[in-house]
Amino acid sequence: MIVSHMENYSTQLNDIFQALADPTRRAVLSRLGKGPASISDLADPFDMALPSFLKHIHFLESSGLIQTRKQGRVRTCVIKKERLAAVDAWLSEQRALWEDRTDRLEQFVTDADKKERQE
Amino acid sequence: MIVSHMENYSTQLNDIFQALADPTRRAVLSRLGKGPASISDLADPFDMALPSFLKHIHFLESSGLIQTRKQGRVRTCVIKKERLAAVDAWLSEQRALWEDRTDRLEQFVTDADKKERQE
DNA sequence: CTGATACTTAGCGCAAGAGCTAACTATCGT
DNA sequence: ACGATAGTTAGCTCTTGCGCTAAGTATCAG
Repeated sequence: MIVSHMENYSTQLNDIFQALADPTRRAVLSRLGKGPASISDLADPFDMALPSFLKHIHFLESSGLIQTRKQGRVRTCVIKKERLAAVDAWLSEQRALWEDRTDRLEQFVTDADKKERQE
Repeated sequence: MIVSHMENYSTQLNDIFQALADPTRRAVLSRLGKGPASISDLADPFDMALPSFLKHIHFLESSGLIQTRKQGRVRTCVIKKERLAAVDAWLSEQRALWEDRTDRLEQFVTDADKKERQE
């Protein structure tokens, strides 16, 4: 086990999904997908004060999606690809539940289309 | 285009990831993966007041992850599998960026291990 | 040693998320 | 018609998220 805080699976998913729910953070991940970058380099495209941006970095790091390291006065960030495997795992898990259920769900939807919908 | 509100991709992802960031909501999706269910059936396993639970249902519905329909006094919920495809799409997109970058990232991590880490 | 650079910390403000109770509406069963 | 059942709405609380400014620390360049 490489997980340091020894959180449970569910809590990890909370943090990861929460991290991914913000467009700035997703953009940072995309950027880091192309290779490591410093805080200021990452912050540059965003019209946002540095301290605000830093919070996103902290969020990403505490959710384990990125890793950072400071050398001199510059902190470099790298993406941690393995962590997104948790998302994959969850998706697969869900799909496993749906397997062979397609018929039943489609039946419901088909029935629904025949009737009025009341809000 | 089947998207009704015509939101952009990013906004949709915000909502979807946000929806998935809560364990109650993920549990509801899992449950719905096995087939449609009423609000009370869904709420039953949770130690939570109905109105609180209802908010999760609304959240799931407004993010498009589920669909509901009321007949008589019971509202039935169904999962909308297609919507999770957006998550898949995003993941694939990201992975596409990382392709052939493994070497560079691994180099960074290897370098990092040789040095002190300062918080 | 001094100024510029690259974060960092502290603290504030507003909006949203997630839970609750109380009270209301709309069926359904008898 | 009545009570029970299934949601729904309103409104309050507390916490968290996300942005800001102001001020501080730690290199690095000269």
